[in-house]
Amino acid sequence: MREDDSDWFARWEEELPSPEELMPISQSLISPDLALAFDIRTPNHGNGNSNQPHHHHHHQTTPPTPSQLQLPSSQANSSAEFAADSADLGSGGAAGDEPARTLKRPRLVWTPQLHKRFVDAVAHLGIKNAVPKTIMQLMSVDGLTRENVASHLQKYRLYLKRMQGLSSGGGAGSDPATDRLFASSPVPAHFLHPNRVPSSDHFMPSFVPIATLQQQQQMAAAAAAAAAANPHLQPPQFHRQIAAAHFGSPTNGGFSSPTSNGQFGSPTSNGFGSPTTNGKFDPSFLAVRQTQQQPIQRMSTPSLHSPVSNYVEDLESANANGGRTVLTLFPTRDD
DNA sequence: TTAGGAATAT
DNA sequence: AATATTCCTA
Repeated sequence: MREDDSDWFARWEEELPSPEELMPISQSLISPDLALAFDIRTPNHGNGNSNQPHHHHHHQTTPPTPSQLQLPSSQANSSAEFAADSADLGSGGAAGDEPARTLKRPRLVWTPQLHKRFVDAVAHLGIKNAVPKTIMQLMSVDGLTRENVASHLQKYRLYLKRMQGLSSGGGAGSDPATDRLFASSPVPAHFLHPNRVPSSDHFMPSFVPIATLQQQQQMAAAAAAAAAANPHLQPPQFHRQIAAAHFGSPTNGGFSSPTSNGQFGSPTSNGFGSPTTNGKFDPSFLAVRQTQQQPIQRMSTPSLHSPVSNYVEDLESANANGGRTVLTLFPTRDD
């Protein structure tokens, strides 16, 4: 019953998106905006990458999606819109070359998987330390911002509150589709009891004494704690795109790649929410990599090099022992 | 100055 | 409804 802790990691891994789920959007990785921004030919370039393996769901309504996937209105025309903007903003020179600044990232969609990670993070951090930043760090999802988490956290708290109220009253709790997401992940018992510390935390003392430590170190600590907890719980088998990653990567290899991550997206409904409806984005395949470094400024000026080369860089298998498995995906752009 | 959190806005 | 953004506070 309480094995949820020991199994945590294992389960977590299980939850990780399968390669198939990650592949489908290879080209879409480059948002129109980015494409434009970097002056690279639109991804829809003859690449018949119809990599939508298992969709086995009655949702074949999906239109032929001619070239690129349908982006949210805001994004869809963003190309054009953006062009206009760029021209406006100025730079007076190369038309459509400096738009990076007006780029907005797509709305994050909290898929059950993502939410799971969120809950896990919160659960293992403890209510006290479960603040947006730390949660975000623990989740280590590439592209996830503190704001994303903060927003979600706010809502989650509301949900918890409501749960508590209902728990004693009785009732019905299933009407609102609202709760569907939250319901997808079991709410750790102690979430409802803001008083006592989860007994399951026995092995995690002051888990992540987060302070002035670097994020990486925090995570390392977290990982260490987890590892210490179940030393034997080594990654079973990587039947997924899971790679043992270096957690204690000292100085980050230093990735100069811009944190451009407008690559959410893909009308693939994970059997969840209204997918293609709004053309939202589905980060179910968010790249999970080491915590992004802060120092990395938003790309102010695309250094035009390998703008959007590939984000797949993390498949570094470190030792299978002290390392934590971090997955990463993002198909390499088969250019 | 950075964050967290509630209040708003989209 | 679900996220994002703003605003205020610590």
